[in-house]
Amino acid sequence: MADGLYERIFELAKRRGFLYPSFEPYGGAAGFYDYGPLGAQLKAGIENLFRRIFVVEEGCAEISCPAVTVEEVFVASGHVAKFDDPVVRCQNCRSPFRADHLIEEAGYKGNAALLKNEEIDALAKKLGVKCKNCGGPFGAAYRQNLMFKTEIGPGSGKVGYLRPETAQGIFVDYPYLYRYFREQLPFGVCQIGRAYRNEISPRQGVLRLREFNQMEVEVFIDPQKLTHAKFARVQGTRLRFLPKASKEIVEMTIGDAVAKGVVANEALAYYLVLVDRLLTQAGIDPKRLRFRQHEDDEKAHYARDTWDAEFQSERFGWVECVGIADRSAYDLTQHAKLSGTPMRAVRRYETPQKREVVQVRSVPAKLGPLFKKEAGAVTAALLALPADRAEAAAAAKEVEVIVDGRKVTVPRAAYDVVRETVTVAGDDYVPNVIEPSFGVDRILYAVLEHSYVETTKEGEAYTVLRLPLAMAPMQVGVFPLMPKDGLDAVALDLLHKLQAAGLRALYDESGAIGRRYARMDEVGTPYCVTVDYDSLKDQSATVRERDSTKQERVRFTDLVDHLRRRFSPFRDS
RNA sequence: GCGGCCGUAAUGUAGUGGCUAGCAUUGGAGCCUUCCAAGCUCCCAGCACGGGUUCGAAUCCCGUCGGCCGCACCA
Repeated sequence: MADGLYERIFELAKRRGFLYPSFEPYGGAAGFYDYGPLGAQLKAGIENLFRRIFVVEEGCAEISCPAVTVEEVFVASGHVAKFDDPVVRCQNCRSPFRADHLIEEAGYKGNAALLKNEEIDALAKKLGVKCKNCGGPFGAAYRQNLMFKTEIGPGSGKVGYLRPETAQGIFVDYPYLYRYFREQLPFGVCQIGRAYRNEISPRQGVLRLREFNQMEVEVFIDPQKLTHAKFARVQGTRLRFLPKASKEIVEMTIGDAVAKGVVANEALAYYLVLVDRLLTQAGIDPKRLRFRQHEDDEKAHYARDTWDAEFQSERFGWVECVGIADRSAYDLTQHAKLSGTPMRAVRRYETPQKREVVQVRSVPAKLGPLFKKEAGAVTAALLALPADRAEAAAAAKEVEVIVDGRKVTVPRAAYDVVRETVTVAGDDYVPNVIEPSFGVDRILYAVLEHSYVETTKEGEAYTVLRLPLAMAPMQVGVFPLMPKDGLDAVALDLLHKLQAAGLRALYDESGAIGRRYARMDEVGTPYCVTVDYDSLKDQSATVRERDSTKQERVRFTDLVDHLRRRFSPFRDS
């Protein structure tokens, strides 16, 4: 048997069909794993739990966007710049270094990552940067791209990237979603899907993958109303916090955490509670779960505040599996700016307000012949003039506007100054975003590790996967005590009834009965039904429970209901 | 990406240049067996990949891929 707990869990996962290294016959590739028959079901269980909480209970809208994404999206999001780290290598010992870090350490003020390669080379020379290992000279800087790049369309098609997070698809669809929710904030939109990062060095099994699974929620909210309608219901929930700059985990209610300023606001706090609920219902041990706040220098540039949900792993220590970020208005602002599509919401007044507006309007009959093709742009520039300049223009002989960076003089005859009273319903604003972002693969590993229990039975090592009912890949094992005397036929009939009732059930008649229980325990199957000789007389069977190994006699006619109501009603919804 | 260690069946392993690569568990077929990995018989299944050295390579050398650890990087 393998030495470490991690090795034993992984061995089980591989042997029993949870996880396989991808492409094994061809030698494999780091950072890719297949989900086997049981792993795929476990993953589905986690995803269904997410849907139950966020889509059903919270009313979030689930959407699904392409993984292949046009370049512009990630230019706007900052990923093209962010995932392109400049690297230099020592020409002597080949050690690679982050060039921007070297230059900033050597005294450069500013964000060196934004510099061009040539500028980095020049600065490295000027600042006398040498290899930290051996003191050797560096070669030319190059970019280490962490996004998978591809081409859209044949030949010299459009540049595309495989998305490094599913979030951007939601942001880009914001205008549609705003209308879908009938222009009422707050609303949440979520997406379950694959994301891709060409990691330099994937390690730690399924914890750091090049292709991985995310479940992300983007909650769009008015930054002036960072409260939550249902916060009162959850304020007594106790969570374990590790606030920034502190060394110790403190446990307190989420209500106290907000009152004491540990968590910035109710809205963010509410989602910490939902994350906690999902993780613990999935089977992560609450005692090995904490919420850690990012240090100020650790936060992404768009984030105002970030909390990570971390589980404790025997092998890897505290591992992040969910990030709950306050992304502020960053993403929508960027997409509005780069795409030209407004990404706004309206904060309505209680009663619409009347406002006096002064506008400069073109007189098309005069302005058209004067400016010809530019007339449209000039008209827009006139309209955009602020109130004071519009007032001044009324009495002047002409007015100057900037069109395409040039000054243009418009004679008085070509415009009118119009004063009118308009009714305004509210102010435009860019919504803020609170983002709980779940790493499915990491959660799945955490669930495996925290469910994995080793005991002894009759002096022999014995393994049980104590998965929550809602997570169990296989729900019921059905066995004849002996595969003969008609017991097998009865058991098969029960199997088919359970399957028809929507339960994932497995028939097994091989080996001794204890061996079959052991097989089911090892993959976390909560119940086993055994048909024995009495069954033929009394039309009932034994239902054996995984964790207690207790047995109960249940009549055939009650069996389906007996088992079905034990499984969470939402398991396959 | 760098350095160290490593790669034999689904899993855990034995095998230091020479027979059909051994063992255990698992899995399969069967016998037996009236509720927690019993026993017996038989069977399936392996030297990561590619080169090289050699009469001969699982074994030695090189490369690739993969794993673990450290460094670096990083949600």
